[in-house]
Amino acid sequence: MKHYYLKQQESFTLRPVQPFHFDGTFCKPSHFPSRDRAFEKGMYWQSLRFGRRLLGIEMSDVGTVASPRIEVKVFGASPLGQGLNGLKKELEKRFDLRADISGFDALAERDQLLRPVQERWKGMRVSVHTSLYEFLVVATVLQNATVRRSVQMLDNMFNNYGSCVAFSDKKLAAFWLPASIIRKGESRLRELKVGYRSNMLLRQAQAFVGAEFREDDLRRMATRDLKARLLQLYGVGPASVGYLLFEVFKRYGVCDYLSPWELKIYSRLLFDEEVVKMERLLDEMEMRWGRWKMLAAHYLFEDLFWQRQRSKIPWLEELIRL
DNA sequence: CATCAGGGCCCTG
DNA sequence: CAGGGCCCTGAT
Repeated sequence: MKHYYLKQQESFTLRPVQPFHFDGTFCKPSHFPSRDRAFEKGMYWQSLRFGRRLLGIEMSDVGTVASPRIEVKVFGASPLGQGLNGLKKELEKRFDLRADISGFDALAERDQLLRPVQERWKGMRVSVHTSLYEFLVVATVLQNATVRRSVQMLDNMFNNYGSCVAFSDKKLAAFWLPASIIRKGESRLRELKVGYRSNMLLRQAQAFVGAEFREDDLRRMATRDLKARLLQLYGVGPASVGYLLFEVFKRYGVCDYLSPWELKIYSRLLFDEEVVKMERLLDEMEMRWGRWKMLAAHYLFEDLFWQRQRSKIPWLEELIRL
């Protein structure tokens, strides 16, 4: 694995739409842990592929919920110059900083379940720190595996295709470009113990080296079309497409499928039952929250996982297979 | 030692 | 539309 020491080159300020919750946006305790980012209260770091460039990003919370400001430091081999504005826009998209979710805020005030959660997390955004391609890799290693094994697979991939960047006292793994996967071939993937996913990972890399899947174009598509397009990716089925639409593309109202462990979690939260029929749950979400339903579910979900960090929740521990 | 399911998806019948 | 097979691991 190649190591790079990145020097600070530039800095700028981001001004999210208020209200904005820094910690709730940059730390998602329910998310899969990966070595390419780090978080402390009010501080956040990650490695980032920007075109062919490898960057280190440091963000600090220098505002308030009502008057949010984020100080961003950019580390790299050389200054971005003109490219800086593009980076700024990319960060705004990944962390949904320009989103107006006042409609959701109003809804949450009126909802029994959401109101207490909203008091803790008002201004939290949907966030994914990776590109679409990178997220797809994560979604693929998550399939049909326990969390421990998924971590193992991604680590193997970081070690073989990725790099390591050091900046601002942090040492983080960094993603690769899809071309590296193709260059080293499927046999290498097999060696990395990703199992039957090797073919998927290869074909996904192929889809992203060309102009076949351009994230910026996809972002503008209507949700229906976007969903159909994403399902064309080899290895993307009902579970992954749901994650992609909501997390990467911020489609707050999409939820047509829940994996068994998520269904159980939402069954507890909404009905205080161990598990209900999926259709019943989806209908309830639609009725209560309509076009904000997945965002609402996300608030409940993250709040639960934050609670879990403070004190273990027995029924939840059983559902999270490590 | 064997068997099995795990934060799915593809492909076949 | 249901169900077997797929890679590999750790749990039993």
